[in-house]
Amino acid sequence: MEGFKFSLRDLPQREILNKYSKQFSGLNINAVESCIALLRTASQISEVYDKHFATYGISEGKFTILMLLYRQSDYQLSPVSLSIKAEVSKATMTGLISGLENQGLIEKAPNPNDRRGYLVRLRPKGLDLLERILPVHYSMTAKLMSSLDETQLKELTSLLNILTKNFPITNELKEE
Amino acid sequence: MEGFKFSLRDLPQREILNKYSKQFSGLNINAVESCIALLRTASQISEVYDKHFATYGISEGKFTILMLLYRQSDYQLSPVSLSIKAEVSKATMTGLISGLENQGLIEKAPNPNDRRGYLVRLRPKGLDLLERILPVHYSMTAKLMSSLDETQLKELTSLLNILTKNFPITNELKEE
DNA sequence: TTTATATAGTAAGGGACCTTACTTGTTTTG
DNA sequence: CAAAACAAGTAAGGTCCCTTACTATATAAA
Repeated sequence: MEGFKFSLRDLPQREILNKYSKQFSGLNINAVESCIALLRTASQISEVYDKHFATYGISEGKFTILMLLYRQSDYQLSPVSLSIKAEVSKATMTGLISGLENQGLIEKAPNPNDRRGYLVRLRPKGLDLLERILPVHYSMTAKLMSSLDETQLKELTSLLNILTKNFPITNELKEE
Repeated sequence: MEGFKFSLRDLPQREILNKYSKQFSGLNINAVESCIALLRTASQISEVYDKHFATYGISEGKFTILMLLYRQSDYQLSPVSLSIKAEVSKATMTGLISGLENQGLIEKAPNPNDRRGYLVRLRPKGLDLLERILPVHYSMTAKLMSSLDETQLKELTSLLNILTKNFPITNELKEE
């Protein structure tokens, strides 16, 4: 799931880091500063998004589910596919689906291929909601990133992708 | 649950964005891609950190509190200062302090200047814990960021700081 | 100095996501 | 084709952080 919940904190500044770098031999000041900046920036973006979604009565998690359904040509997916794509547990999906169903945004349809499960289907009300949210969401994103020009945005994306590709956890999972 | 994270990463996000960009006029593809990469990267880092803290029986929030106390020359701060610096609500601080106290990592000392409140003080056990966590924490950070060289790290930090400086909400809050 | 207002901290309850331990079907395999 | 292994979904309970509404103390203003 693109949403996550660390909150913005008063993280150490360069002065303090200099002090600590003498004490902790493994400390790379530039690495720590990048990391702090990354977490802080993401947290701020996430907060802006959350507040926007909240005005429509949904969470970032629910938005993700609606988007995943929206991308399907038939607007439907199984709970387990949703949970994998959204990167939440199956149990969390149960809760999200239940909430979205109560709000009338999705419905459960029988799964013809597997009687254990069902398919989650976007309802017209859900589609409408999404198509009201998206224009604002995208223009908010453009505005949030507007202090970087196109070259800088590409540079940022590239640096982040290099990082992500190298994360240990990610690579462990790939082996499965 | 840590299932396959392929959907967001490996499948042609760009293709979908191209489609949407025709539908939503305010959509800037590079901005959205940067934003997604940012949120995903931060989320992965946060997950690695959380798991490390969990092995010591504390959360990211508790770690932050311990760090804030660690930075004080007398190892103590009031709950309300902590909540401001950690950017959590006062009520959340109550819970964090209560947990840390039960774990014997901090203690409550009377506040000589204000009989409404008290001071939170790092106990030796808390100090020890922190000094066991920090070397690993810093070397983990170095490793997470090791796919970027020093120049790239500085570039990343710089781009992120440009972004943050320009965030609307952040600036509103700063005025308070 | 009394009254109004602001601040420190807590309690209660909520939302989002997690893990563990099921139940119920489906697939594999011996 | 039965038995074992596996997969889909749910329930229960936990964690972390939130908001709202309160108590108690401190400070400013009339």
